[in-house]
Amino acid sequence: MEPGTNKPAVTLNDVALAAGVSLATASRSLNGSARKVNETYRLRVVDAAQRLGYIPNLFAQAVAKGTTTTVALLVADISDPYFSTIASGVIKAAETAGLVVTIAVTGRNPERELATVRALRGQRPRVMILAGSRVAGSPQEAELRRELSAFEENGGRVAFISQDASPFATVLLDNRGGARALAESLVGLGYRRFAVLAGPPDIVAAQDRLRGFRDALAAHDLELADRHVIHTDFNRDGGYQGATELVRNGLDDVDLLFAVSDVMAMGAMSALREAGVEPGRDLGIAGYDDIPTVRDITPALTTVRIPLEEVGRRALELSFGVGSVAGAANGPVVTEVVCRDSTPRR
Amino acid sequence: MEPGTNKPAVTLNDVALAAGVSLATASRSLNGSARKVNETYRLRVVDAAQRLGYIPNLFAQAVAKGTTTTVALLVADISDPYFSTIASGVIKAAETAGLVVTIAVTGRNPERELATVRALRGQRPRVMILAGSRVAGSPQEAELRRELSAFEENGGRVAFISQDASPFATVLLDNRGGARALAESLVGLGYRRFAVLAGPPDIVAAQDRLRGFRDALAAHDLELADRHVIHTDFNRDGGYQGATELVRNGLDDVDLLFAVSDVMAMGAMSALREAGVEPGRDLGIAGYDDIPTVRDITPALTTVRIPLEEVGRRALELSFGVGSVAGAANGPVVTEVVCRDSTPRR
DNA sequence: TTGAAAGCGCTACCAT
DNA sequence: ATGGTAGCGCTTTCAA
Repeated sequence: MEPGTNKPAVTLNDVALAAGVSLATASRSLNGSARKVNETYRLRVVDAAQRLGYIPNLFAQAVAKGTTTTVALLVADISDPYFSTIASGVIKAAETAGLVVTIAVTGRNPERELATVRALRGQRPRVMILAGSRVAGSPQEAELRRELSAFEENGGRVAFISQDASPFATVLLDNRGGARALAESLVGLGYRRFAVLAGPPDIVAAQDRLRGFRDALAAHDLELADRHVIHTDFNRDGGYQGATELVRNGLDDVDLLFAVSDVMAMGAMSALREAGVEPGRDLGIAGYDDIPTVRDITPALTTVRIPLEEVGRRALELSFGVGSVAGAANGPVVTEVVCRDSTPRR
Repeated sequence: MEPGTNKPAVTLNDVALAAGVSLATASRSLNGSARKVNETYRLRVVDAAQRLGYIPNLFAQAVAKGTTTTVALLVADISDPYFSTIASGVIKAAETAGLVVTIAVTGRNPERELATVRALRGQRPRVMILAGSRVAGSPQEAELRRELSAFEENGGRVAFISQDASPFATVLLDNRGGARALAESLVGLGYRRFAVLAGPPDIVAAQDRLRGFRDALAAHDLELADRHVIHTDFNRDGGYQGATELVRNGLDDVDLLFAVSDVMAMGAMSALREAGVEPGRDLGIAGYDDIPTVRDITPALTTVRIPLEEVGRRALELSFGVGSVAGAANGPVVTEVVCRDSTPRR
């Protein structure tokens, strides 16, 4: 394309002119909902639009109508399978509803998240879906809630994918319960001595998974020594580093390693192998999320299944429904423990 | 939020009123580029905006300016690591440039792709980046090009991530060369009898990878029997099915399996294991793309590395630069063979 | 039913 | 430098 060649885009006006009708009639025949247009005219308009290659300007429509067809999705990291799978669910659901999805990444940084929400508000999306993990006690949290409330007061809708975000609609993920169930299963399989790659201390999802796990162990009079709880980043490299540290501290009194996310577990498995510890044989290992790849790794990973695509879809549906919590509106998100080869019976 | 409570959003007008200045001055102090506003006024405006919680309406700005800050990204499947990693690169680059990214999925369906491009044009994005694989000889291809050309004539920019898309700016992926190099390496490692999970027959990227692979083998007087070339879907399940079929046909005269994408390779590895064939030991296996997970699987996968995030970033940069091909504008995308444990020397 | 015209929120031009 | 004001492309009253 040579700069300067720019033909201005065809406008509705052009179409109206070509069809020999008024702007209003053209608008009604093309995009109007209440169809009260003479079929002859309508055909002429549609035909003209077709010929000229008219494409309605969504922004202009948005300005005129005061409403958009945009859904904004905030994720911590789109290249993380957890989020990309959720995103896939959101996008599919949005497309069937004729909505356009905008994705922004926050990198688990509350400051950045706040800034992003502000920027996104400029788009006047119909819905904002926040899928990133909450950071406990972040100073921006109050401000974020204020921003989101203001957004809702202006007619927007907010949906969280999270363990709780009281004032807002939420697709509830019972991280604590899931981790508890996982621990139960593992104890049932004969494991007794645990270590946890717990992720960052301030990420709520990670906290909850650790807590649930610990709760269930306590119920069996099993304890989790502090030196067996390692805090690292909530990603693959965090898992790798955590496992490395664990190995360095000595793994003799551990028979199962729980990583609070599958991607961490995958990093951990690599670290273990490099240290000569064979996952599944020398040490049981479990993750959380059930991202698509973990059934294909070796040994296949025991984990807690979250129906991620469904969660994405639900978040969108929820935001268009009543403002209640998912558990009430359309049944809880079912998480289930999936035992695979990484945790053979002992 | 109770419906009906909707306070209309704060507009620039409100801000101007509150600050006691004109609309024009308010606009200039908040968003104007050429700063020629009395500091006193400017401060008053900024302060008022702050107090009222004013957030500029991007759509209105877009309509008024006739230009947007949107980048549209089309991918076949956002939950595929290949695409989500590229998307990550695009988004990061876009955010530093103050652009908003919209993602649409095409599912490798040319019809859907065309419809999506049309719909996206309504957003008047500055740029459209097409990352989905081209489908050879699809009847919609001509129409798609026409649509994209029209888009460019109206001032938009198009960027492909592909092996060639002549009239449009392209981040060139040398699939054929990469596959050739891979085959060379494998021959160098001692492999002689090959099978290929070739993906769908009509996907250009898959075709090129097969062709390059075959070319290099031919140069060594090694042949690839038709019964050793299996066509299945370009995803994990395709790999699984293809490998299953291969096993059923008998694997005795094969010492290396090349899957034209990493996700296919991962599915294939699972299928092989279930059939009692241990990848890396009983059979070498190689993939293509170097998605993040393949270094963590066992055996770690030999593959052809594409710097996916960089590719995404480049696509965006390219679309803002001259309309040439990546190879010319900013150096070729460097792909390299990465040999790992899945292909031990024989 | 149709068309004229008044916005939607914002920018940019034009005088002042 | 500042403030009117005419658009941007579209929707939606309001008369006719």
